[in-house]
Amino acid sequence: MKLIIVESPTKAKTLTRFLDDVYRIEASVGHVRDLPKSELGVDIEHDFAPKYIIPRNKKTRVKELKNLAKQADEVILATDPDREGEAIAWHIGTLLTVDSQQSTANNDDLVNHRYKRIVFHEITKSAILEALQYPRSIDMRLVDAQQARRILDRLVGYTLSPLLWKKLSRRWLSAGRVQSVATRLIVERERARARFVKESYWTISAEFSTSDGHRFIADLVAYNGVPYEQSVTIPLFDGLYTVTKTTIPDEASAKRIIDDIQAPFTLLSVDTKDVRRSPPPPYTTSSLQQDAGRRLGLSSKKIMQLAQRLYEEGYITYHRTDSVNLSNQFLRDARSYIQKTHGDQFISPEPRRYATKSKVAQEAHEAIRPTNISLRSKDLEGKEGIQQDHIRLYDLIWKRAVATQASDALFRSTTIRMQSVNTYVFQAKGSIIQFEGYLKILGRDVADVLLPQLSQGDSVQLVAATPTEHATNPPPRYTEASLVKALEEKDIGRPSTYASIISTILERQYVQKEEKALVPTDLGNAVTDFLVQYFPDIMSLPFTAIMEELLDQIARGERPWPPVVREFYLPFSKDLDHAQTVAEKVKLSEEKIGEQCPECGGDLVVKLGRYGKFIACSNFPSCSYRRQYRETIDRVCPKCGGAIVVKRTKTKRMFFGCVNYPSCDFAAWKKDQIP
DNA sequence: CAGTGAGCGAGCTTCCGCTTGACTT
Repeated sequence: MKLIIVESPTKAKTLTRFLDDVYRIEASVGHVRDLPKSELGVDIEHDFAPKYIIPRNKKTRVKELKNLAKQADEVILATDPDREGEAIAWHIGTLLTVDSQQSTANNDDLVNHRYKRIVFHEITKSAILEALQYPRSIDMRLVDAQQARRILDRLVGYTLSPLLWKKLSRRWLSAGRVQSVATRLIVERERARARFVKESYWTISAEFSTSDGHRFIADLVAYNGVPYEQSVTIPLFDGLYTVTKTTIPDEASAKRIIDDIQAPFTLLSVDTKDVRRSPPPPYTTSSLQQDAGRRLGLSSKKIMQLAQRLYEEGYITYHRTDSVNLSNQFLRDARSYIQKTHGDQFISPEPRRYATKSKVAQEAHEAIRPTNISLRSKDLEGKEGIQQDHIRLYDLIWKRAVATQASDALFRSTTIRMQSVNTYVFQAKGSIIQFEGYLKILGRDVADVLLPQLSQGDSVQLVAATPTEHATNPPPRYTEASLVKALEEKDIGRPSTYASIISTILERQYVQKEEKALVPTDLGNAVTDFLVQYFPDIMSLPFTAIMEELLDQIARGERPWPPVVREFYLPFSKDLDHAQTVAEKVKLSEEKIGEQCPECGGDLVVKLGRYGKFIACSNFPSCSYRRQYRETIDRVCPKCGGAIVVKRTKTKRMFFGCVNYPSCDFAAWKKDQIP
């Protein structure tokens, strides 16, 4: 028997189908060893030596793997082909080879002597057979890069968090390389919105008619050769934001312009141009969360839960990936599907392959795609454990992946410009689809804008001009989807963590959701200000990118890992000492509710606890009176006239109920269900 | 996820990244 170890149980099941029964395929189910949760686990005095333990929930798995390894003629470590996968392979190899009494020196040679390491990038029979032909040894440089990453994150997280407990007097607080910068993005965006000064401006549009009676709308764009539109670019913490407005400041100016326009109009130009549009790349974790979040209105967490199910049932490839690569088999299947269903003209001339932009992408998996192209979303209906949301998500994944192999869509866009005798220029833009191409599969997202057929010299008449008021908009708040996009662009976090980063900063109450938008709390602002003041490097956007550069040096074998960690740790620990001694305790404002404490007569205030707000006496700890905080809304109970308060179900879903519960049982899911 | 609901919190917490399971607090 030959034992192959992979990370995911689903992958193990698939490989079992591909290979004959000489092979026994088992899953590690992720990492099997880690730093202990209850202590730092890094010996700073001795070259940052890590202390690894087997987490309790992994003990039985490791035992089973050990037993199987004993019986096996050969052990093949086939974990994912990336930094984390290489480390998992090494940890497994070490655990299976070395008993706990033995020193850890020179284990690596021993592991490599006993075990083979293979990698493959797609889960197909041919790819696995190929991989088995070319076993190698464990790449300790990659493993060391992972160890440096792990140790660095632990040092930051496990020293900054206790500092926050002390200086902000809240025992559940946390900080880390990823979560703290994610929170900062949201904090900085909110401040940019607060700084933003809204300006109102006006636009003028007019209805025109052609000589044969067709009517269309055009916008005023210029006078005397000078455009009305102007844009200003303002710098944000994480990029640039462009605000566009016109130079027409108020209604009076708009009316003056309209009065000044003098007929007749001459047709200046009719420009048509053909525009090709190519299909978007197949989904990665990040783009799936963005797109499904937008189109289906689901949270990142929910999307990943749904995708997990689709993956486990074998309907899609792995859903935690940063790769846009598609297997050759899939390309063939998609192309022949399109040809059969839609005809030759709908296939792209050449197979389309996509390249990943990100420098830190590890490309251990394929893009997210259906495993079986002939399985359509409607075929999933009624399947065990499959709900409507699974089907809708699968439909998005199927269409996006198949559409990559379809031909470009072709649009004809037309721009018509007209000028009055006194040089006012109006412009109308139209766009008509000429050839659907990939949109046949993905679906149309924009409607045709039709303009009348005109050619130079034709006459047009102005029917009526109307002014419209607008206001400039501040940069938008982040949503889960746009935050994930920003994190990915800045190379902060990994596909397997995007959803949990959001959960963490919500749980810590640094951020709250208002509708779809992420808004910082007082606590989030205070923690961010504190960290930015004392740890500007870690809180900066390029920090992770710089760290990745250093990890690459380790992975290329240019440097051993301990000096790299030291180079980071020395200045960091200086900042830490400085903050410990210099930083004042941060006081968070606690709002009085205008009510006296029934026990001691002191002021009652709203306090923030681990699980949210609660009401307590301002004389704590001498007085320990406390009760639950209830947020009221501006509606009254239709049954008894009592106040309506915000409540939560056991599963944390929000609903609205009467304060007089249980004597009054009125409840509603939505605000507008209450009269 | 189904179809609504109870009184905690104010001494032992916290990181990031890989993967799913689940008799307990």
